[in-house]
This record gives sequence, structure tokens and C-alpha cells, in this order.
Amino acid sequence: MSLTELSEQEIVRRNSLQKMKELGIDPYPAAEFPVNVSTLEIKENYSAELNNFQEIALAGRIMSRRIMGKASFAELQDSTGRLQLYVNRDEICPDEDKTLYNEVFKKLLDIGDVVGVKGFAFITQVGELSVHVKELFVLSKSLRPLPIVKEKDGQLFDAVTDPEMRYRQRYVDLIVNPYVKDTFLKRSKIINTMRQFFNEQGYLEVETPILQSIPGGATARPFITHHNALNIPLYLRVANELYLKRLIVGGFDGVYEFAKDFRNEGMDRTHNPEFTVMEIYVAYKDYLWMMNFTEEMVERVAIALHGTTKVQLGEIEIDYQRPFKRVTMYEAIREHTGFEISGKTEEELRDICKQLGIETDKTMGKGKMIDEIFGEKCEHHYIQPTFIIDYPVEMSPLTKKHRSVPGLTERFELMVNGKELANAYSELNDPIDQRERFEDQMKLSEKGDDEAMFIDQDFLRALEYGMPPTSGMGIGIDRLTMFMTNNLSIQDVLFFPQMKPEKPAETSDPDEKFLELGITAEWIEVIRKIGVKKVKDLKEMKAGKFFNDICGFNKKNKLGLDNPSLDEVNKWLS
RNA sequence: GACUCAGUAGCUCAGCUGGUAGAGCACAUCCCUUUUAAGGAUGGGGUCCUGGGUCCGAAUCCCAGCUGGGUCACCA
Repeated sequence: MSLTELSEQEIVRRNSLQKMKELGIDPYPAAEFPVNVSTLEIKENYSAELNNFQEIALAGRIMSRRIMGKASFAELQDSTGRLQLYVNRDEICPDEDKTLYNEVFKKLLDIGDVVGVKGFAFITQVGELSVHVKELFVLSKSLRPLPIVKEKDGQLFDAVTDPEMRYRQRYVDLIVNPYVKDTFLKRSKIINTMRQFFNEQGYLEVETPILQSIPGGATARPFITHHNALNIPLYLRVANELYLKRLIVGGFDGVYEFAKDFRNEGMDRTHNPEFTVMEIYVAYKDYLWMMNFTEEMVERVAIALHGTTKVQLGEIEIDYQRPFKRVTMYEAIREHTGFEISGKTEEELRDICKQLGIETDKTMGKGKMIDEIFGEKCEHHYIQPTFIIDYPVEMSPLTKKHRSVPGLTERFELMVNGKELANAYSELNDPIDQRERFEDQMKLSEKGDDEAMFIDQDFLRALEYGMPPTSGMGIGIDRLTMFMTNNLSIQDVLFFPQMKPEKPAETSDPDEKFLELGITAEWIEVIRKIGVKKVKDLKEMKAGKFFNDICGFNKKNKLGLDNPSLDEVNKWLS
């Protein structure tokens, strides 16, 4: 990369790097730097009376500097937070040679550099806990200037808010926006809390295939790829349900997986093409048991994170205190539309949809229409945690038929803030019924529903060996994290949300290539600045426009170069 | 996919009824020399997202595109 393509500040930093090397300082040392304390531990436990933390070593990134001559202050940020450093010239340079302070600390170090310090904790005259630095070590030189975010009394100044920068360069977001890290710490805690809850009951954490030859367990468009050695298409899983059930058939009483699933569909505030789901299957249980289990799990997560069941989400407060309200789907529709849909025929339902202003088409069966009515008219009303139970059989091809109500299944969804958070069934374990349901799905598929399920013959074979009665539950971890951390966009709970790839910056041909064409040295940079980086691009330029562009650039930027003649320019381009 | 808003210095943003590109922070040089979103002085830094068009003249107006956000559609 040529220096002309770097910003002024980047050039300054590269020069500082070079000077450090000349002073015999390795800006990227290989050796371990033994840290014995974190900034948080000092902040939490320092006491002037005890006079503790008198021989400490800590490391982190320099986030600000206040140079005061022979005494300076800097803020060091490690993984636990920030702490002020006090750097005194004669402390870090006890001998005659003051280079480490005057040159290295004051001039060659920059905001963003990673350093290690040894010294002792103390309180400054203005009362701020600080580290009195006795020794300073450069651990990694930063060549790119960080955005400068300042903070006072919890208020941020000039915080980086540009979503593109925050999501593409999450590392920068994490460095400069302190609240971001907290979301991800909580995300980890949510998962750990759930895992601990499951392990306490003796359930087994398992892994199942992500590459599947039949993308089963949910009706969604899959990503497709190809395995070269087997010469077969493979799909990235849209769900792991059918594999977990195979394990129940195999004799495990409880299995669960935190799984990345992939769906090739639209992206928005609540959908990312890859997302995380926790699915759990427990033998000899039913969906009523699973409701209690789910409540307990969710309540436990809320308490683990916040110490209370009440969690703020945007303008509202969600209370995850057990028990959650339970409403059947038919009751929900009756309450929010006034229509009783129990026992209605397909034609009657179509008429109800029409009255409610819901568009229908020929491909929609009873189940799909009921689902539409619920989605349009009911779903958004359930802000506080609510179980919606007993779904129509057409929408639930993997769910056991209801024990007492024909046409329904033993299924619930947990709704929070008007969105589906978890989904659970008494699992269908009748292999003959399951085969028929798959065939019904195939018919829907032929009717035009391109999301109906593929038939997984091996899964049916497994059921034919006999699967114990089982209840399963899936919960969206990204969504749960959004609800639990008060983030309204899925992008804020994923470290690296999906983005369109950046166009790579075009690298420039070296000076020699331009010189070969007879272009004089002082014009090469001008040509690069107007966006022509390759000599081959010159061949395609019109001489007149090119002539105008470079002379205009010269004038506009007051470079004071003598313009070439049009003839000369013609020779360059020929 | 549709509509809509935005893209100006390393960062946050102003300028946008067209007329020589600005501020704060950051950076550089200097002053001060135990400060704290430090202070003072001076200075450097810009393909105003890209490409067309209108015009004597475009960051500004028009068209197309790129990237991102929002809303809607799609999304068991």
C-alpha cells in the first residue's frame, strides 16, 4: 500500500511505529505480559487504609491521554472497564535518559495502543483512583485512529451511532461503546443459565448435523450447498428437530441443543439468515408439563440477569413472574375478533376472513386461514408472557393430535411483546399419522405452498421403531436476548449480523507503471486522486475529459502544478 | 421486492432557496505542567458515496446506481 492512500493520522502512526523500532522497542512483542489484576478488581477492592494493590501489573488499551509535561494521565481500558493511569517522567525514567517518557509516551504512543503497566494503586489529589505507573511496556501499536468517544457522568459525547460502522466493524463498536459489551455478556449468561437448568435435570447436551440432505423439521426455504466428494446437494439445516427426536428414539430421556439454524428468507429487525435456537426434547412428558418447564426456565433467566422478574423493553415493562397466562387459539380469536371459529368449514372460514379484511387464496387451507386470523388480529395483543395453546392440525405437522378436541393439536407458543418467543408440542409419535401428515404437506406443496415440508423417510423409519411420548420445545435465543437486554433489533444481539459484503478498495498500480507512459511524477498522485488507480483504466479514458479532470483538480486544490498540454495528455493515454 | 430517509475531515455533525467547503473532538508544533468530556495558541487534514444530466458555475437541483437505516410485503 502506498503512503498516498493513507490518511494523515495513519501516516503519523506508521512513522511513530518506525521510530519505536529505531529506539529498539518492539511494537509487537512476542513474550507474555503477566497481568495480575483487572481494573474492575482494583476499583471494587482498593482501600487507602489497607494500602492494597501495591504491586500490580495490568494491560489494556489507551483510551485517552492528558499530557501535563513531566506528569501525565491516561485512561487504560481492559476487558472489565477503564482506570486512570498516572505517568510521571522521573518514575518511568529514573536515569538521565528520559526518552521513554518524552519520546515514547508523549509522542509515539497514541489512543488505541495496547500497553502493559506495572505500579501501584493510589488516589490522586482530585480524588480519582489511579495507577501510579513505575514501568510502561508497549504491547501492540495501533495504526488506525479510533473514533473518539468521551463520557461524563454516564453521558456519551460523539458516540459512534452509524449502524454500518457498528455492525461491520463490531470490534470498534465494542471498544468505544461500553454498553455494547454488556448485551453480549448477558447473552452468554442467558445461555449458561439455561444450560445449567437443563443439566440439573440430567438432560444431555448434544450436537446434530448442520449439513442435512433433507432440510426437515420446519417449513422454510433452505440454503443449498454441494458436497464434492459425495457429489450430492446438501442443505444447511432450517431446524434440528427431527434429529433430536431420533435421539429420543435411541433411548435418551432428555436431549437439548443450542443450534444455529439457517433460513434463506427476508432480513429485518427480527430476522437474520443465521440464528440460534435452543431445542429440548424430554421423553414421557406432554405439552402441559412443558409449559411449566418453559415458565420456570424463562423466569429463572430473567432473575439471573436482573435479580427480578420485571424487565424493561422499550417503553414497557415485561414481567416474567410465573405462572404465565394461558389462552387457547380459539379463545384468542373469539376475544379479539368476536368470531367463533370452532367447528367451521373451510368455506365458512374463508367468509370470516373476508369479513375481517384478510385476503385469502385457493392454496390456503383451514389451518393457514386460522393462522392468518391469529397473526393479523390477535398476536400483537400479547405483550406480557402468554401461552397460546391448541393450534389447528394443518399448521402443525409434527404435533400430536389433541387428546380431546378434534382438529386441534397439543401445541403452545409463548408470546412476548406480540412476538413468538418459544414453540412447543406434545410430539407426534404415531408413525402412521406422521406419514399422513407429511403427505398432506406434500399436497399443500403441490397446491403452491413452496414452504411445505420434504418427507424424511429415515425419520419415519425411526418413529416406526417406536418413540416414547415426548414433549419438545424450541426457543429463539436471539429473540430472548433482545427481550432480556432491551434491544429492539436482532443486529444488536448478534456480534456479526449479516451484511452485504464491502467492495474491496481498489489497489493502485505502482508509480513505475505510470512513469512508463511518460506521465511526470508530480501528476501520478493527482491521477490516483481523481480515482484512476490502474494504468489500464487510462486507455479507456477520453483525453478531453481526463485533461479537464486533472487540470481542474490542480486548480481546485491549489496544487500549483504546471498543467500539461493536451498533446502531452494524448501521448499518456495512447 | 416496494416506499422512504441518510451518506461532507479519523469520529460526531453543520452547510443544501446553486457562487472559493466549516465547527467540536482527534492529529501536528508550541505554551502550561497533578489533570479528568483538562486549558491556551498556531497549523495540517476533504474524489462533499459513485456515475450521468441541467447550468457560466453543483456538496447543494434532476436522473440512475451503491451502501446503510426505517416502514411495509415475505417470513410453520
